[in-house]
Amino acid sequence: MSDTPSRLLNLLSLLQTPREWPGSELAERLRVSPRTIRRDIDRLRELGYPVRSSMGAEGGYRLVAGTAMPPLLLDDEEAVAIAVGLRAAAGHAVAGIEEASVRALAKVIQVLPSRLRHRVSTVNAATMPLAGDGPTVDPDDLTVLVAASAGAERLRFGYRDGDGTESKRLVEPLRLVHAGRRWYLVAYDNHRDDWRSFRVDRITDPFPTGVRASPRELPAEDAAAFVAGRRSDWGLPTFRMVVTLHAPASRVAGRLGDAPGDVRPIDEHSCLLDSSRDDSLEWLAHRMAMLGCEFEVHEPPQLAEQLRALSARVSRAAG
Amino acid sequence: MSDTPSRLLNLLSLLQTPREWPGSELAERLRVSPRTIRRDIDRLRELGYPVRSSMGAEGGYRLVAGTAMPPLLLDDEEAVAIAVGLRAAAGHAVAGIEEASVRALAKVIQVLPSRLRHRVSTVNAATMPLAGDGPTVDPDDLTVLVAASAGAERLRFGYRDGDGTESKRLVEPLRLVHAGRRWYLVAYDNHRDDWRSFRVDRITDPFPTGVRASPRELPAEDAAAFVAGRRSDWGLPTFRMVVTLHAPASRVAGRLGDAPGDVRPIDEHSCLLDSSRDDSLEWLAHRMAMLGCEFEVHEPPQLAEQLRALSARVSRAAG
DNA sequence: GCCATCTGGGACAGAAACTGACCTACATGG
DNA sequence: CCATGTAGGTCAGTTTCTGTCCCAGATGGC
Repeated sequence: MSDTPSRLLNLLSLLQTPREWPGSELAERLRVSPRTIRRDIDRLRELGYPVRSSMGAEGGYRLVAGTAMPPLLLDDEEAVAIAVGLRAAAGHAVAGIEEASVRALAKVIQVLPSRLRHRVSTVNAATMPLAGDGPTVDPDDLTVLVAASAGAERLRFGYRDGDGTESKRLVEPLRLVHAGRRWYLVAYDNHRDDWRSFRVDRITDPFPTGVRASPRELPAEDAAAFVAGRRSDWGLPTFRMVVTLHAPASRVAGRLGDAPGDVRPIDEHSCLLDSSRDDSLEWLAHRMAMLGCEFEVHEPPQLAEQLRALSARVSRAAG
Repeated sequence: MSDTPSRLLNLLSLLQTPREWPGSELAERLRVSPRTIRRDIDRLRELGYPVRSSMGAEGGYRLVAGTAMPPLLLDDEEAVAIAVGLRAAAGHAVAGIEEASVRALAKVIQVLPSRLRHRVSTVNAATMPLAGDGPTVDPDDLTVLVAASAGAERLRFGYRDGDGTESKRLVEPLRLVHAGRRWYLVAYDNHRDDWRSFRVDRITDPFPTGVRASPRELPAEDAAAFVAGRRSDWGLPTFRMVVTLHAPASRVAGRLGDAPGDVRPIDEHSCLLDSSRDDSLEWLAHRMAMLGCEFEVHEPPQLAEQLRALSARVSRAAG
């Protein structure tokens, strides 16, 4: 309850609250003398956690940004919030950090108290899958796969091949790779006696056997290169769009996310949007549809086509 | 570098990796004797972190789910992934855990090394704002507000009133409240000398003054009740939809998220969807539009109208 | 300008802890 | 049956930690 290491953890936890803590209050909370608190603060600083202190009356301690990430001490609700956010990010593949998202999710899920697990899934109800293209990947499956890869544990799963033929697999997983909006598992197939890359969306019911396998050498520079070499289904074509939006630039900026690309005002009531990133047609189309204002497409022509198809489908649905 | 508390933290960090660690390997990594590792494991268990150990050869230690959340030790990329996920969740208001998301985000942002901050915002580029209704709230603003509230720090910001009149405010923030798909800041306005609830989407450039204010008594049961009493703009009306989807139930399930509501197969090629949750028309419309299959709306009639408007807008845009 | 209130840190003595080096018991898989 | 792993007892020496004295310096309010 009150030995030194646990007290340090508690102190870190208190300091992570975004407020100032006078040393006296910390001392009271942790049931030690103020002098000990000062020493503990010193210790934390030596460990690399930057504790800023403001002098004078009204002063106090607080944890600020440093060079390394301190251990995050979360309460129940915060833990659930993080799990939900990561599930969404991993499942919908936020570009650039997919693999880190899944790793972090695996960490959180591994230690998430069971009473909180069901809350994660129920809350997830409110989320909408973003990726418009192709089947979605179950984030829970992803965490199973990443855990098995990290632990080099043998894995069983069902696999539906490109032809649609189903098979049972027993593999030694190496790594999870994200490429071209898809997840791949690079693993050594024990039945086929060779390396394979599996599309995760075609994997069903992955189940870790609990047996550790000794690492093998992959006949490629790394897992990503292996997938790149094997992959037959190169990702969907991507486009960059140019559209005129009939809404003031200021209003648009807030609704396009953080880096909407290049938004140039034309006049008081309209602006020109040049999405600097490349994205799939479906993504671009939905993004525009959700904007809620009138607009005109200049580039690419395929986007106009996509929008016509969308409009027709929606119109048919409305009857 | 190698005193006891820091070693315990390192040990926790190692055990959070989803794999098995034999005691000897841990001893080597932490530069202590295996006996000390066993003692450390004991200590962690006493602190409430459940370390599972498998006996026999091929055995080892690993951290499993317990009753409390252990401190999360993250590497750079994982930290960024969590921040991105939370930003998305907080900004788009995943129902039910909005306030916890913002609290967690404030914690992460507070200690996130500065070199990682810009990565969070650049990665966010790929995200799409979900909430279709009303202006979006900047997650960064939210973290500033929640930090100031927790620390009882005086706050300055610009405010655009319901009439559109701009004003400068100096307030003592009490709490951030989420109600009816909107964020409100409950605070004591130092110029008006009274309690107010501010809509966060109308707040610009919040800036903490660094001055702590002594807490005042709110003339209401709690902040949520205060907002509920003051709020003139009751949230948007919500609806529950019933639609027929012209796609196999199995294919739809994967693309609707985790709790899509009630999906009942009609035949091999179509199914009936009853969204059990209430949502805004805009949300429902976009959700259907993104589904990518043919569908027919049965309930509510307002949704059909919304879809007709959407279709018309998109059709005009496609030219 | 004074005072209250905070951080920062030195010195010291007694108490508490931590560690490594033994040892044995027990579980597991080949 | 053996190798390899966890589990845990004991012991002695050392280290560390704590509380209680101090006093210096910074800051904001009166």
